[in-house]
Parts: sequence; structure tokens; C-alpha cells
Amino acid sequence: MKAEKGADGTKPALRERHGTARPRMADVARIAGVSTATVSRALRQPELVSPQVRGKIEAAVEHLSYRPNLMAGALASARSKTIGVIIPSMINAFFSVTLEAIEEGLAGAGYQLLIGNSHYELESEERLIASMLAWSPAALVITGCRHSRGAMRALLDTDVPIVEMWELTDNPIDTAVGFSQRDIGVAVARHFKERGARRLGFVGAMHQRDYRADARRAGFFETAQSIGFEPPAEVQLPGLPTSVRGAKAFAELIAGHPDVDAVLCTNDVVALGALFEAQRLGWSVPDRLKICGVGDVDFAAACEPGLSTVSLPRRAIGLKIAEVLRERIAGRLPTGGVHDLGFELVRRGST
Amino acid sequence: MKAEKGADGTKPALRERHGTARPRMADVARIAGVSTATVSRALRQPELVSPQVRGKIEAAVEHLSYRPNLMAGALASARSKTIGVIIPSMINAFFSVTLEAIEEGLAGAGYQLLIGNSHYELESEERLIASMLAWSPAALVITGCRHSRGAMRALLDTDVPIVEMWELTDNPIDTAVGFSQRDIGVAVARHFKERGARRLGFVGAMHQRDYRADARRAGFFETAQSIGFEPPAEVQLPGLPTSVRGAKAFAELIAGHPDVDAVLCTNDVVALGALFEAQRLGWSVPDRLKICGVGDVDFAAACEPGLSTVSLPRRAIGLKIAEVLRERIAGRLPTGGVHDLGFELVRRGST
DNA sequence: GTCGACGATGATAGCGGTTACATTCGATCG
DNA sequence: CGATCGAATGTAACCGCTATCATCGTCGAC
Repeated sequence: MKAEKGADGTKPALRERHGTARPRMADVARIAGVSTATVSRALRQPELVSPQVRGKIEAAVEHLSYRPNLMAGALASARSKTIGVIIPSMINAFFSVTLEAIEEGLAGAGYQLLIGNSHYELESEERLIASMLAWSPAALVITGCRHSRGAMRALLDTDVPIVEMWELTDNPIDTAVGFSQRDIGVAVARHFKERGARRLGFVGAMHQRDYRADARRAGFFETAQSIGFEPPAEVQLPGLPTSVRGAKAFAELIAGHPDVDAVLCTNDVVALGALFEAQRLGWSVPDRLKICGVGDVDFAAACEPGLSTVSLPRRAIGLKIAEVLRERIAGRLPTGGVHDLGFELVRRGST
Repeated sequence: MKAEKGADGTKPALRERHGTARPRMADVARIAGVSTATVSRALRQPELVSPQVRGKIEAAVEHLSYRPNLMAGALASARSKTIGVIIPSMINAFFSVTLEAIEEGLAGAGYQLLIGNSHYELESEERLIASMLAWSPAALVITGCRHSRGAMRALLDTDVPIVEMWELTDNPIDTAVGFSQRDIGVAVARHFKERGARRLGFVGAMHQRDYRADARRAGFFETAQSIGFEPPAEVQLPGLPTSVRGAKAFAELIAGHPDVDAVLCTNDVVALGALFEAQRLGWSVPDRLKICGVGDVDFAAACEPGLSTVSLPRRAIGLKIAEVLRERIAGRLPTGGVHDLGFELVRRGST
């Protein structure tokens, strides 16, 4: 399926080096016949500069197609128009939506997102925090409220506004925006009870690394028992949660526990695998078996039957963060707080 | 579903400002009893510094837990350990995988990814390019080979290595890493022919913005006709491609053209919607209807029947880019080239 | 008419590193 | 034994912009 022209390095690159040095603010100043201080002001606080001078400066900027060197500006002002965001996975669509919402909520303000992937590892997170702080970002957004000691020290030690997201805590470092992961498990257990389930099952993943998923599991198990179920039957996927693994794990689960009639899957992708597997096995959903996912990814509504799931405020988290950051950066709202954005159990055909 | 403690801003933030200023290189130098030049060298080219001095410096760094201010370094050296990446969507899992692979391939080298979202808009891309170049990144990775005039000018004018990805071109600005979008359409049309399809259909999306998807469509239509099909029946989704919209668009398509017996969907998410819709309508797949997606997202293999699709080198693209960049940044491989990573038609039950 | 206030602009000292160049000092060599 | 050289280190001039403070009119008030 490869084109013949694909041989490495054969094609000449289009670009030729022009050699024209990037214009500096001093060039603009010279052309406009003013000092660099005035140019700087005209660019960042135009209202402080008289209209005529401003006009000349704008013309010069245009003429040279001048673009300020952000690093110089950041260095001199000790803050950069950058926002660091650390997420545990880039592939997980949840965080991507939040990322996009943060970006959208900050749109136009000229912020750049510096993105780091912690791969669900606390040490990795610590390293990322350190290197992001070295850029003096305007703010730092991290996923979760659990951090290594070193990370904690760094976070407490800096003046950069910190936002912890996708989880709640009683002791935010600064600001937390999220929802209770544990309550999701609670809600689903109750929902299964309502629907008349008799024996519960759980398909999890990455229990050793994704402690947020673990909190959901804990809520599910504890509530299940407290409302009269036996401890749910359980299987853990090896590795990342995918539909294929979900299908297989689900098959294992019901092979070992044929009495299970309601399964909570750690997320929708896994649940989709289970749904197809049930279909293959001829178990009717929801009569013989109820399936619930977590996330409300777009396909959940398109499934047959529709997949019941828990809708997470992934977009709302991002927008809220953007809102908080705008306030923080503008200097209002000096201190943080905890923002619980809740979640919603979406009842569809699969339960 | 909200916890009571969720009232905004009620919780006190954990952090108290310590007031300790971040140590500077001069502090390290003083403690180690050397000049800042030596500290700088010890940090970036340790082999130039004698072992004893290096030891003292490392001790001082450790003691102060010193972290260099990257902006200062970047300003002075006119290059930053940053790699700008512009993608058309953060939600699309394709690009996320590539992003992760770029990151992974560059792991340990201490690069930060500066990520921009162009929302499939060329003007947006132009703005992003400008603001990313203002950070003097070590390289800039952009999606696609089509750019606005202004963007082109900026890209040709800079010395920053540029990589265009997810598409091929005869005239790369510098380096291109991707595959032929058009050939995907060609391959699927032929595949449908092989499988004995008689009337083709196409479910597309964003034909006005995603010109890569348009290239796939063009390949499909042209080939279809050249190998004896009538022009495929076609429906375009309004807005972003989701499963729900895919299901609806597919329903429309076959309502209008009941003779269609093979449908190419612009991506797997849409194809999944079509698959479920076919199931709801009682059309058996693949006998009555063949469905093919694009992307080979993880659930494609878990579907019932398995979803035939086109596997894109999303991870390979990222790894290749990382490889090229390592070379470029190290100063070897001064010029670019075109790298065709191909794609693979994955035949599963749905065709 | 003089003074102070105020608005607009300029001069300039950093911001915290990097790096070209100078300096030092022992080892090597004729 | 002095000249030479190279490794190790220091000196200081930037990098390009920001921000403080000084300067200079201009204008209204007393």
C-alpha cells in the first residue's frame, strides 16, 4: 500500500533558507521613531500610548511583520503565557475533551498549552511538574489529587496557581475541579439494585495504577454489600482497557460466575466489548444481563441496546478550569477551592 | 449526584506561600565556589568540567534543589527544548496516538510538547504556527500539507525544522511523514468489488473542512467508477462524526438507496453507528450489507461481526517523526524528505 | 504667572542563563 | 629551562524584552 515515491529522503525539501533575521523590538522602535519601552507598552497596554504613536508602531510592526520573542518577554516579566497540563494518558478520550475545553475556555487569551503525559505514574508526574514549573507557566493543571512527596513539595513551594482535576479532595493544594469517583460506584450499585439484579460483577483495569478507577470500584463493592448483595464477582484486564480485552475478560467473568446478571465495566470501551461478547454468547441484554459502563463516550448512545453509563463532566471540568484560571490570572480570586461538578447516571437499554 | 461539600470556594487551600525564592544558577555557583559559566557547562556539557568540580556543583544543585530557568536558557541560546505540534482535533484518537508516540520516541531527551488545536481551520493553524514559532521550538510538527499563504510564508521563513504529517506531498516544506489518503479510498473500492458488492455507498463528514477525508472520498469515488460501479450513493454528516450521527446518516442513506450493499464510512466511529443501525433494521452484515470503516480503532476488532477497516500508521507516524527529529536536532540529516508509512486494509467479518 | 498634577515617552537596569574570549596552570617538548 | 599547548575555569557581553523611574511638556487652578 505504499506509494513508490516514498523512498526515504529522496525528495528535495521545498524550503530554502532566507537568512533574514527575525526583527526585534528595537527594529520596530527605530522605524517608528520611538523607544522600545513605548513599543512594549503599545503592544501590551495600548491604552497607555497616544493614538498617533500607536499608529506608527502598528505600521512598523506590520511592515516588519514583527512577532515578539515570547521567551524574552517571559523572562523579563517572570511569567509566561503558558499553561501546563499533566494528564495520565493522551489516548483516553476523557482527558482530551477536558483539554479541548480548557483550551476553548481560554481561547483568544493567547495561552499555549504545555502538555505532559504521566502514563499514570506518580514519578513521571513528579518529573513533569518539575520541568513544567521551569517554564514559569501562568498555571499548572494536574490530574488527580494524589502525588509523590517530591511533587507535593514542588507544588506547595511554587507561586504558580495549581489546579487538581478529575477528582475531589478535602485538602486541595490550591484548587480542585472534579467529581467523586467513589460515588459513581455507589450510584451504579444502587441502580443495579433498583433494576432487580441479583448477582453483581465488575470488570476493572489497571487497578494498580489508576487509583481513580480503584475508587469507583471501592464505592461499588462497599455499596453492593451494604445493600444486600454478595461481594461482586470480579475480573481485572491485563494492561490498558480496550474493547477486545473487555470482551475477553467479560467472557471469563461469566464463565466463572454464570449467576452474574449485572456487570459494571470500568469504562465504556470495555463495556462495548462486553456488550458484543454477550451478543455473541446469545445472552440477551438487559434481560439476562445488565451492562453499565463509565464515561458516556459518544458511541454509548448509538449501541443496540443503548449502553447505560455514567456521564462524566469532562467538558465542564475544562470550562470550569478555564474560568477559574481566568480569575486567578486576572488577580481576582486569590485563593482556590473545591468544585464538585457531579456526574450523571445515564439509563439506557442495557440496564 | 453532587457531594455537599462541593460549594464553590469554601474549602481552604492547603498551600501556604513559603516565600523562598527559587535558587538561581548564581547561588549554585557561589556554594560550589565556581563561576556561573562553569555551572552552566557542568549542566549541559559535563565532560568539559573536571570531576571534582562537577561533584561540588552537583552537590550544590542537589542541596538547593536547583532547577534551571528554561526561559533564560532558551533566550540566551536562542533555542528551546520544546516541540510544537499542531493537530486538527484533540478528541480524535488518531492524533492522540501519534502525539503519544512522538512523546515516547523523544522520551528522556527532555523535550516538552507545545500542543495546538487548529480545529480543522487553516487560519487557526496560521495563528498557531506564528505563536509557536515565537517560542523558538526545536521543531514544529503540523498536520497536513495544505496551509494558508501566511502560514506558508512563516514556515518557509524560519530555520526551525518542520514536519508535515498524516499526509504526503511532492513538495514538502521540509519533511513529511504520512501515507496517501486517496489510496485508502482506492483500496476500499477495490475490496468491495472483490467481495462482490454491486452498489456502493459512502457516509462522510466535514467535507468542507477535513480535506484529508475528502481525498479518501475522491479516491473511493473515482476508483468505484473506473472499475464499473455507478457513482456511490452518498450522505454527509452534519458536524463532527459521531456514532449517533453515523447511525442516522446511514439510515438515511439506505432509505434513499435501498440497493446499496456496501458502505464506506469516513471513520470507525461512524461505521460503528452504521453497524448498530443495520442490526436494528435487521440487515445482516456482511451478507445483505458490507460495512468498512477507517482507522482500526480498538473496538473495531471487538465488534460482532468484526469491523473491516483501514489501519492507519498512527503510532508509526509519531515514532518516525521522533526519529527524524532526533537526527535533525543532533545536526545530522540536514535536509528533509517524504516518508510514506502506508496503511493496511484489515479484512474482518463486516465485509 | 507660577505650581502641581498628569499623561506620554525615554533611559536603563535587570530577568537568569549562555558562550566567545581571556586567563591560568601544569604538562610536554625541543 | 623557556616556549607551547591544552584542559579547566573565569570574565563579561549579550539574548530581547519588561518595568521602574526619570523627564518633559501641557494644562488647569489658584
